[in-house]
Amino acid sequence: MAERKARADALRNREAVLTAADELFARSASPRSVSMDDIAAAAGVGKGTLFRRFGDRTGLIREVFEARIEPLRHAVEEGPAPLGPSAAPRDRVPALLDALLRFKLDHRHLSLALEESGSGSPYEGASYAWWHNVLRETLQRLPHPPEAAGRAGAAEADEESGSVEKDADGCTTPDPRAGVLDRAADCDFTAHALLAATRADLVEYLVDQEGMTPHRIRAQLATYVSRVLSEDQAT
Amino acid sequence: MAERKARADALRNREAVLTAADELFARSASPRSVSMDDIAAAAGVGKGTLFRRFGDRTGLIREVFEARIEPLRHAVEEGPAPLGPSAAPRDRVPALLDALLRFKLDHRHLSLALEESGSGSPYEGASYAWWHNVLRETLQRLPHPPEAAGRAGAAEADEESGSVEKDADGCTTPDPRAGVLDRAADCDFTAHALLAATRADLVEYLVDQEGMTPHRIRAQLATYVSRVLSEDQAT
DNA sequence: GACTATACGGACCGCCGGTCCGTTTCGTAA
DNA sequence: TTACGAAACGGACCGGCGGTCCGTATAGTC
Repeated sequence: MAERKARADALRNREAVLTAADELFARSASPRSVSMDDIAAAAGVGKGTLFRRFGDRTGLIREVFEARIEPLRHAVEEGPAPLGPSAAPRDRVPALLDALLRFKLDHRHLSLALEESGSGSPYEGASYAWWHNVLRETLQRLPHPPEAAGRAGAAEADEESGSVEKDADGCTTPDPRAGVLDRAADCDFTAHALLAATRADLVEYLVDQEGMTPHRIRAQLATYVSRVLSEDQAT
Repeated sequence: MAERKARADALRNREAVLTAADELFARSASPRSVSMDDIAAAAGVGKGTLFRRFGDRTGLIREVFEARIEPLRHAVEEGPAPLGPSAAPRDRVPALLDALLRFKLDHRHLSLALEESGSGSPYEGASYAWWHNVLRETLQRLPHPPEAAGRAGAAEADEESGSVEKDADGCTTPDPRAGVLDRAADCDFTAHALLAATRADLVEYLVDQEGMTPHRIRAQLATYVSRVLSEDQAT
C-alpha cells in the first residue's frame, strides 16, 4: 500500500469522538451547553486530539452531521422511487423536503448545533449546498414552469412594496420584474425558501414551544409545499 | 411626577449605547466580532452600566433592533394602505414581507446579530412573535381558503418519507392528513414558512456569497409569495 | 450645602475555544 | 525482537469574552 499507516488508534478515537459528540448533543438542551472539553472527556480523549482531527468546533459538528445524514443522502442519490433520481419531480420535491424534515425532527439538537455552529452561516456548509442543489435541479425539471403562476401578483406586490418607503436607502426604483422570467434563478430562490421552512431552530421552536407533534409539522409542511408547487391544482 | 427621578445621564447613556452598538454592528463583518467591551468603549460607558441597563447581550441587541424597526412596526399597525390594517389581505401579505425583507437588507448585520443572539432562538423574541402574529392574521383574512390546495401531494410525500427509514423513531404511521383541514393551523405554519424565507442569514448569504442584488432578491421573494398565495390564478 | 437614592465603571471571575509541546504509541523494517 | 521515526496523544496553558461586584461619583431633593 505504501500510503503510510493509518494508525488504528486514530480511527478508533475518531469514532469515539463522533459517537460521544452525537450523544452529548442529543442529550443536552442547547448545543451551547456542550463544550469541547465535555466531548473530549466523554470520548475519553485529550482535547488536543479532538482539535487536530476536526480543526475546530464547527468542523467536528459538520462531521458528526455528515455521518448521521449519509444514509439519507445515499437514498437521494441512488435510492428508489420517491426520493431517488428516478422519481418524477412533482413527487420528488415533497419527498425530499419531508425526508429532510424528518431527519431534523429526529436529530433536532444535532441539526441545531450545525446551524448555529459559530463560524460561517449554515449556508456555507457543504451539506446545505448539496441539498439546495438537489432541490434546485428537481424543481427545474418540473413539468409546468412555475414562473407563470405569479405574473400580475409579483408585479403588484413589488409596486406596493416600493411605495412602502421607510428609510432612504439606495433602492428607490422598485422595478424588480428583472429576473422574474428567469426560470433558473426562480428555482434557485424557491429551493432556498423551501429549505428555510425546515430550519432546525424553527422545528425546535414548533416542537418545544408550540407543542406541535412531528406528525403535524410534517403534514403542515406537506400542505405548504404542495401549495408552492400548485398550478396543477386547476387540473 | 413623583415617580422618582429618571436621572438625565442614564437616559443619555442609554442612547449613546444604542447608537454605538448600532454603528458597530453595521460596520463589523460578523456580529460575533463585536464584543460587549467594544460597545461599552465606543459608547464611552463602563461595562457595568451596559449590563445593568440591558441585562445581557441579547437584551441589548433586542433593544437596538426594536428601536430601529419601530417606524416599520408603526406603519404596519396604523399606517396607510398597503402595509396598514386597512389594506386588502391579498395585497398586504406581499407588502409585509417585502417591507420586512427591505429592512433586513438595510440592516443586515443588526438582523443577523439578533438572530444569532445566543440565548434562545430568534423565535422566542417579541419581535418575531409580533411579525408572525400580524402575518398569520392577515393570511387568515384571505378570501379563498388556501387549504384546498394540497390533498394528494401531502399524503404521498409522507408515505415516501416513511420508506426512507433511518432510525426507528416513534413516527412510524405516516398519516399527516391530520390538521390539513385546520385553517388556523395552516395559516400559522404558512406564516412561519414565509418569514423563514426572509431570514437574515439567508439574505446575508444571497447578497455576500451569491452576489444577488437587493432588487433581485425582492423580486424573487415577491414571485415566491405570490405563488404561495396562488389559488386565484385560475380566476 | 447636605443627604440619599441611583447610576457609574472597571477590576475581577469562570468558562470556553483553541494552541503548544513534551510524551506515548503505532507500524515498520532490520 | 528490537530499534527507530513518524504520527498521534493529552492536558497545561493562553487570550478573550460574557457577566458580576462593589467602592465611588453624581443627579436630584429639601
